[in-house]
Amino acid sequence: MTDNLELKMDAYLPLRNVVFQTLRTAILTGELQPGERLMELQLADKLGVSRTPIREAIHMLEKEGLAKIVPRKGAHVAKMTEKDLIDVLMIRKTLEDLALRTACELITKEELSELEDAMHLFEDCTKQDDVVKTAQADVAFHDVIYKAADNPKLLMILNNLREQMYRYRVEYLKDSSIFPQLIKEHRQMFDAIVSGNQDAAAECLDKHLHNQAMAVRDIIREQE
Amino acid sequence: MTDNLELKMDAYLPLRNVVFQTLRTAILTGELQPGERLMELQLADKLGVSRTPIREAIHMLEKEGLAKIVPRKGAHVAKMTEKDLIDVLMIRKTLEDLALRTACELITKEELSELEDAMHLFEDCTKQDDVVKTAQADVAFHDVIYKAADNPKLLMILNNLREQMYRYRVEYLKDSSIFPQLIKEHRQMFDAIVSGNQDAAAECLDKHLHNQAMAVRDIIREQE
DNA sequence: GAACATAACTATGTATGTAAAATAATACAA
DNA sequence: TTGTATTATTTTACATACATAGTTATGTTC
Repeated sequence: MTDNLELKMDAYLPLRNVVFQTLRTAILTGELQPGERLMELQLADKLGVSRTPIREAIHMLEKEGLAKIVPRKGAHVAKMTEKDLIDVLMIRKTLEDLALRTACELITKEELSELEDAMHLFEDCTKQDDVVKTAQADVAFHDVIYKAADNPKLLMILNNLREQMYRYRVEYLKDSSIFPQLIKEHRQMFDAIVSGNQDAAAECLDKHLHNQAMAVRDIIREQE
Repeated sequence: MTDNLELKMDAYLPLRNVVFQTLRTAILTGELQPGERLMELQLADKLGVSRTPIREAIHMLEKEGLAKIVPRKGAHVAKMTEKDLIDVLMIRKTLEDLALRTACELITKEELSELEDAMHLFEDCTKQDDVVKTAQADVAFHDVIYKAADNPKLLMILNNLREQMYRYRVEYLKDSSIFPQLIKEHRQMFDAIVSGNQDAAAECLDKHLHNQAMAVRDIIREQE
C-alpha cells in the first residue's frame, strides 16, 4: 500500500467524512487495491487522526460496498468477482430502467435543459482526454435522469450500485475509441426523453449498460 | 420512551450487534416511536454498556433506514411519509419482480419444497392468531424466493426495503380478515413458480404488493 | 522433522475522558 | 412583552486507554 495518504482539510466537515472521502478516493484510483487490509491503527497513524473516525469511515465504506468488514478480524478493500458484477448489473439495469421511465414522465423543462448541458459537458470532456473528468461528466448526465425520477431512495440505491462498479468503469473510459459510441447513445437517450418515448429511451439505456458490462467484465477477468 | 429496554446476552456476539438487535426490535414493535430521539448516553445507561457500541448500533440502524442521523445533532427513529412509502414500494415492486422471474428460472427442487413448507407454515400461523409469527412466516416465504434468485446483493436490498416497511406491515397483519386472501395469493404464486410461468407469478406478486401498499398507506395516513 | 501446546504479539472491541458544537435557558434592554 | 445577547447545559465528535480475541512465532515432545 502507498505511504502517501493525506487528508484534505479544506472544508470543515466531520473528520469521519474527510477520512471516508480520502479512503474512497484511494480505493477508486487503485491506490488501495482490492483485498488490501484496512487497519485502524495504521491508517490512523498515516492520516494523523485517532482510530475512532477511521473506524467510522470504514463502516461507511462498507455501506458503499467498497470495503468488507469481518468481525474481530478487520476490514479489507472489497473485491468484485465476475458473478458479483453480473448480479449488480442485473439490479442496475432493472432500476435504471425504472428511473428512466419515471423520469420520462416527470422531467421538467429545467431538468431537460440541465440534461442537455450535462450531455454537452460530457462531449467536451471526451475531447480533452481527461478520464476522471469524463467519468464524472458521465455520472452527472445519468444523475440528472435519476433526480428527475424524484425518488430519493432510488437515487441512493443507484448511486450505491454505481459506486461499486466505478473502480472498474474508470478503466473502461481510458479507451477513448468508445467515446463516439457513448456520445451517440447519450444523444439518443436525450432525444427519446425529450419526446417522452419511454420504450426507445429504455432500449438505448439497455445497450448503454450492456456495452459497459462487457468492458467491465473484461477488466475483472484480467485481474482474476 | 419506555424504560424497559434490556439486552439479551444469550449468544456471544459483538456488543454492537446485540445493541442493534435490541434497538431494532424496540423500533419494529413500536416501543421506540418514529421521531423519538436516540441519545447515546441515555441508551448506554439504560442498556448498561458504554457509548461506543450504542454509537455503532445507531449507525447500523441508519443503514437499515430505521434511524436518521443528523451530524452534530444526533439520531432519531426514522419517520416514513406517504411519499416515502410510495417510493419504496415502487422500487420493491420492480426488484421483487426481478427476483421472482429469476427465481422461476433458477429454483431447484429442494428450494421448491422449501417454498411449499414455508407456504404451509404461513397458513398454520394465520390460524394461531400470532401476528409476529405470521409476519415472520410471510417474510420466510418471500425469502425462499429471493434466495432462489441467487443474487446476494439483490437479497440484501430487498431485505433492506422490507425492513423499512416492516413497522407498518405488522399493523396490517393484525387484521385477520385478510388472511384468506393472502393464503390464496401465496398459493397462486407457488403454483405459477412450479409451472415456471413468470408472467402469472409476476401478476400475482403485483396484486400482493398492491394490497399491502394500500393497507400500509392507510396506517401511515392515520399517524400523520 | 512434524505436530501440538504455549507464549508473545497484533488488531479489534469496549470504556471513558476531553473538546467542540448545538440547543435551551436566562437576563437584560428596547 | 418581545427580541437579543450571553451563559449554561446537553450531546455529539474525537482521542486514548484498557480488555480480549485472533494470529503468528517459538519451543518442546514424540
